[in-house]
Amino acid sequence: MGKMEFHTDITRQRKALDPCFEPCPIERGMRVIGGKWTGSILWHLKDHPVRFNDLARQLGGASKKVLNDRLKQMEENKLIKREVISTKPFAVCYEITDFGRTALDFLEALKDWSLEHRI
Amino acid sequence: MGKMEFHTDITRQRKALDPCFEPCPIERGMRVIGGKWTGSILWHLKDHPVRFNDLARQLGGASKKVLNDRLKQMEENKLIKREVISTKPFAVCYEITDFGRTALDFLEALKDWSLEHRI
DNA sequence: AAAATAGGTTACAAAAAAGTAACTGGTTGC
DNA sequence: GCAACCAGTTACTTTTTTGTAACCTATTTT
Repeated sequence: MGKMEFHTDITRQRKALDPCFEPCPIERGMRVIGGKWTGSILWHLKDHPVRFNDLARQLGGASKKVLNDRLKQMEENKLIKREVISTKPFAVCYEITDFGRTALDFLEALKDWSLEHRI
Repeated sequence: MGKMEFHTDITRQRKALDPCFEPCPIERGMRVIGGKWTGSILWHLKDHPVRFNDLARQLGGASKKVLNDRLKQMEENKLIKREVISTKPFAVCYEITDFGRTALDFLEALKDWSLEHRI
């Protein structure tokens, strides 16, 4: 009935062989690249920069807010770069960075894996 | 700045070139492999099956509930297999499936990417 | 002048994920 | 016979993520 508080008897406690208290590299990588839409956005930018509303249309399903949140996060993580072009009606372009490009192989592998296993 | 290719330019094209209404393979793959702890769990199982509480200790940080939820989901997705060994004090082992194994290359690539870029 | 476009922002609601603590029911070792 | 182990389950609560809709400033087309 009573709660089992942690007694001083450590002798019988089993220890983990290799506990990972910190998120491991896999977890950390997933946080950067695994967010919803992140992969898709990067994929859409791989050939050329894309403008905000075009991206919104291409990713039919992501709202402007979500898209905007994600773009900001991706910019912070240096996966993409936001560029304002001061033409008469100003335009904004999002383009993939060199760093962002380093994730493409990996995303392609994921894409192939998904298709291969009909996920 | 170089080339500035707008694929939908200042021409009034209000249609997306290739809208993806369905989640694309990258998104779908992420849903299977990208959940919190999923990658780590698979990684811990790659060499040999591991028992529930050992896994819990190794992944110091995941509660039993979360671990259990994740294991069930991973079993549903056929990434792992739950096996009950009916010894006197019964034991439960989680082991990676052949399918789960197909994701390891990809996870290793992610791990290397994270380490390489100090993520 | 009205409507539509660009590139967002804001306030709020809903849903999903994650975490906490207690509890179960059986077993083993002391 | 009590504590600790195994492998969870249950009942919540908290946090995070995601989505909806309206709004904004400025320009441009009809």
